[in-house]
Amino acid sequence: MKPKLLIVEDDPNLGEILSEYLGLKGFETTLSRDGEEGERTFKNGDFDLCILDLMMPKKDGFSLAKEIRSMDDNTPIIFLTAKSMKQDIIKGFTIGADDYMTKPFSMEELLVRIQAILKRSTKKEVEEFPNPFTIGDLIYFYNENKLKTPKREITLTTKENELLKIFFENLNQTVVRSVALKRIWKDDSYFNARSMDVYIAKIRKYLADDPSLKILTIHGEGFKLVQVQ
Amino acid sequence: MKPKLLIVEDDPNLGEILSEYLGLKGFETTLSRDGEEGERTFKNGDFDLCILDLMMPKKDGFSLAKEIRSMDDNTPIIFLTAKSMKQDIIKGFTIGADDYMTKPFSMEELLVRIQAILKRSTKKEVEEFPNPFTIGDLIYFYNENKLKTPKREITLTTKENELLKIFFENLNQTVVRSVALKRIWKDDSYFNARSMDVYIAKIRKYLADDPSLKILTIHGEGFKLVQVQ
DNA sequence: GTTCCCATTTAACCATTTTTAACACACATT
DNA sequence: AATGTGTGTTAAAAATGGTTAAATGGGAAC
Repeated sequence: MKPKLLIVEDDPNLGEILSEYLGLKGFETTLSRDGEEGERTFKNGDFDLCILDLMMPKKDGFSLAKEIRSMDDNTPIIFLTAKSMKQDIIKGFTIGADDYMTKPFSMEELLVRIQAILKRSTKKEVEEFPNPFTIGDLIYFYNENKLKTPKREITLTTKENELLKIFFENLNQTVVRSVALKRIWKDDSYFNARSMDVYIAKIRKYLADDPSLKILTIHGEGFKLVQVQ
Repeated sequence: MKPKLLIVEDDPNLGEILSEYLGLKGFETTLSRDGEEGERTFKNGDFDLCILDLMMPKKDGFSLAKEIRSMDDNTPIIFLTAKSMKQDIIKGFTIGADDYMTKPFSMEELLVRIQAILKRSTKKEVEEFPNPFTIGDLIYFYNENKLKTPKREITLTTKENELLKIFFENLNQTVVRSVALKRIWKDDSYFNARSMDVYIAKIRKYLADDPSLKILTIHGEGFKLVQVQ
């Protein structure tokens, strides 16, 4: 499968060239024209790497990177910029960038840097979520939206499944409300938050089949799945 | 555990500076003076990342990188070079470099690039509070927001739990008001301080179940949990 | 094209946690 | 002792979360 790249670049000329060049080199590229379009595109796609221009209309590259990081702190980000200010570079990495290229840059160098980053992050993807994942008395099949308990076999809905996965991935750690909301609902509005509360209740009922598992409420913060005894 | 860096650099001046700077920033650094020494050092150590100069006596950076890759194709490599030739950069990445910095470069930029790479290749550990934590007649389960006393089992609210944890972490030491406020309430305003006082009262009632434990008020400073007899 | 089904969202109501307010008391300084 | 500031305590107010059921809406089946 071709790696999917999101390119967000307001200069139509550079955007086209990048998109075409990387397309020829075996990537599936999607081009957005400004920060806000880039954010919408990211939410609707499943990208392996993002290339963001820093100075753009509507939403600059730093802000967009922060949004992307809050939804998913894994997808690598490369910044493109005309500035070569040291402080900007450091700020970029602090937000969670993986690389930083100053215009004008060589297409070939960008390509090899993309490959270097993907080499690491796809290796990380090898340690995928275990399927099945066993915990206490439960057997959880993320891929099949299924949860087996000593009493029954539950077919999970999409939202239940994604939420449950986040809890298992963060066992004994707090899952922050806004982080889960951005990952699953792509947006933390009041009503989405209430919707999530409804799903928390559903999941609590499922997990009740194993008395050693409990979802605690961290008031004002989020929730924490803990395993006792 | 500190990440271990191998630095291979023939310029003694730059080598020392790098080693010292990165040492101050929380890394354990080992410095080698040429390619061959670098190779021996790599074989005997267990490094998380290598920083290699390109032009060195005995064995240049490219050759060393190839040796390293043939032993272990996982440890990240960053090249340092005076040249900024496009073809060299591309050759570096082809060998399996993860990043490439042209001299003169900013130490801070190198640092953030190292951190960006390590973020992908290592997992961070979480320092945990003992669970359960036993003191006097009490058994405290931070993870489960629970406190067991000889008389009863108390389910703590989030704020009670965080505050109690701070006291147990600082047994017989003064917990400064503003420190606790910033940790739990993220901000020490007048009203948050009053809110904390309310919680101090609640916790005092819980701890009263063990007469050997008392929270003393250090006027104008904070509070101190002491264990007597 | 219509109907039905079911995942999801919205709404309403209730419970719990946290903050705010008010007043009483303690401590430090003069 | 008088004053100002900090703390103890309680209760009410406000914010947040739990739960249930009805409304919505999109896709499958007819």
